[in-house]
Amino acid sequence: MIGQAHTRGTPEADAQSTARAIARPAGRSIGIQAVAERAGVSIATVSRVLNGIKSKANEETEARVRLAADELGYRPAHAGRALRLRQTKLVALLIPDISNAFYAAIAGSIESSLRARDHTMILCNTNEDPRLQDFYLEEMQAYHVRGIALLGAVDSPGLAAALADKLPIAFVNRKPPCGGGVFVGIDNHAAGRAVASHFLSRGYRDCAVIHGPLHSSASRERFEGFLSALREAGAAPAGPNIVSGGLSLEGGYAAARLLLKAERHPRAIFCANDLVAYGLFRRCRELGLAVPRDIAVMGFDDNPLNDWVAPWLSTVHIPYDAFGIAVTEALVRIWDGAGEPEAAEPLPFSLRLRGSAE
Amino acid sequence: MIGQAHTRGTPEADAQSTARAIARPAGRSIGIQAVAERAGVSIATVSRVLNGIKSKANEETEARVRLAADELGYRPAHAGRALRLRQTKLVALLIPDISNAFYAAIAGSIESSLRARDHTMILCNTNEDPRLQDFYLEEMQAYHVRGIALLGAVDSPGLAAALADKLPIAFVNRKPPCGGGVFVGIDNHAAGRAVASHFLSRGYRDCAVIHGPLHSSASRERFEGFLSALREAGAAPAGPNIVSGGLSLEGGYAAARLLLKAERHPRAIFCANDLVAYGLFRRCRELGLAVPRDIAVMGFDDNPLNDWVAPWLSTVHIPYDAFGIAVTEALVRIWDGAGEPEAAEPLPFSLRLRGSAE
DNA sequence: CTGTTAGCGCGTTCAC
DNA sequence: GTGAACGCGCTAACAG
Repeated sequence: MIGQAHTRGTPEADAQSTARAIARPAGRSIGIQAVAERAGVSIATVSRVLNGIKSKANEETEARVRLAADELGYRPAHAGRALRLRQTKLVALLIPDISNAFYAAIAGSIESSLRARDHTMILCNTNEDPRLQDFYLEEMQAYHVRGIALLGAVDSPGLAAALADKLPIAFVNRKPPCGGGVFVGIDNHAAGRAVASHFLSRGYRDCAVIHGPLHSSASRERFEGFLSALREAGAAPAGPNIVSGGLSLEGGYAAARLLLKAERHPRAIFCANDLVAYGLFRRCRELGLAVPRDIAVMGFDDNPLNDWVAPWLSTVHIPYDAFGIAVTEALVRIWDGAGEPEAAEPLPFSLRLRGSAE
Repeated sequence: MIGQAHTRGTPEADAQSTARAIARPAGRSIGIQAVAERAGVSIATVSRVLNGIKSKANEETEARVRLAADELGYRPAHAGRALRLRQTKLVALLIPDISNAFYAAIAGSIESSLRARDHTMILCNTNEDPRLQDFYLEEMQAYHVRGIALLGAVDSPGLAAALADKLPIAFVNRKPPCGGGVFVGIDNHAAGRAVASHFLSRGYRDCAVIHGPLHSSASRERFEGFLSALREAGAAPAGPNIVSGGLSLEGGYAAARLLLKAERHPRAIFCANDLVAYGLFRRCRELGLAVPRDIAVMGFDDNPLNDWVAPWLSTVHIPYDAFGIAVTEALVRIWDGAGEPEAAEPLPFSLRLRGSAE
């Protein structure tokens, strides 16, 4: 039989598919062999046809193969191909926190655009932890993933190593702390400047900012852009009007406690993201400050729920759908491309002004 | 965790191996062979040790193997094992829409609890599309995933087939439309009843409901539970007070347009989920109705943002973290277990009452 | 243009 | 207790 045997395999004999030795977890799946038999060709031909190797395959043969594969509902076992090619159609998305609507929206966008190109996404929550990020970076290699989308990268030894190994990595929203790599995202510096311009155009010269973690290029650049534009207009915020609030609801709330005093408060506040703005808003409610009447607030990311639950929040709108496409294209460029892929155009952003409520 | 070793080139006679034929995509990875050589044993021994096959392996040998693997930063190529075992450590999560905070939170929970058990999650957006669901069901088999968590299952031919094939599937939040299977979620019927009881206890007898799609067991059961409790109290809603609103913001808004008329409106409304409640709320704002003063609103799911942006919304709180653990345990039970795993305890829910604002 | 063949890296019977 | 050899399903050389 087949299971163990030094029996010089006579191909014809086992062609009849004697019982397989290994117990199958669930229902026998049809392999390339079955298709070959049904089409009356060799497995090599099946492989070629199905992989679109155009050696001017006989049309009639090709049709027979496709038909057989179709009738059998054949699906190549990825494990075989992965072993042979050291490559899968898997793309890993490393993400800080899937519960964050901003990240979730990007994840969804990436997933669907990957799917359109016949790839499958593995989702890994890094929690912004360098050790976890490194773990996944290695683990994903062990899975022979074809590429990695790194959302919210943090600095880590493994990241530097991966970069040096020239792994196909697309850095999403946040540039690699150690430099290099392919970046997909908006021009955060310009976005920061745009917010400043908007505030100034409204006549708000007493501005404040609750910035995110400055090790994040996204947070840092929008912060710097905002400050530089304000400075150029001679409206640089006073020291106490610059506070750090992380990227969380709680951080925004805590920052607001520092920023908003009973007697005096800034006229306009730029928040690191929408969550921070929500936190700030809660404090405003507690103090009886109306937004945007008493205080103008600008968030970042434009949470899809804003129109419904935060009609008071102006924010920087991010083209979520564009992220997926851009990430996929960046990876494709790395796969196809020679050596160093040139940086792609940054994604567009826009200011979404709201103020209908309160 | 295994220490990283960027140690390239172990000088040991690599010359033994004739030049490899296939070009490696990126940096040669150390295989089981390398570990075996370094430990001075055969690959079989390495495999046994690392897989914990207790054939009373010589402790000293075992230690040598572990050390070698560690020093080399060895990571088994999953492809090899997948091919041999027809099994990976991948678990697929099929999810209707990752952008939905409710689903996203559950996804995060599942990912981390899977990770704790050394498994990796593949995320697939089904978009509630039966065809897409079937596609993924098959595709995931082609990847030899070890299990599938099916969130928001819809009826489809492939699902029935998968169930018949006894694939390891855990149905999350929504029971399989065709029956059978292992379910992880709360007791939606009881939750619906609890909402009704709450309304009644507040003295609201003029109630309405905006229910979700009734083909979903979750939506249907909470709807039925709500109605039955109301009926028993002799407070069954009038026909016009029962409307369908899907599970979306827009659906909630549209339903609210039907439900809320200038002259007259119900005193309390039970919404299919929080999104629907947000949609309803927008309409309330437009009509100048205060929540909960003029109208009591009960959502479902308890979106994590509620405390911050919807302090007016009472809702049914779901134990997100518990989902991941329960799903993982359900799968483990299927993997380990014999035949039919008995149904697990439903997850707990609770009413979260809010009404601080407006 | 198609068939034959040799592994990809691993887990696993069999001899020893 | 350990090693040698086979094959999982597939792709890519190489014959024919």
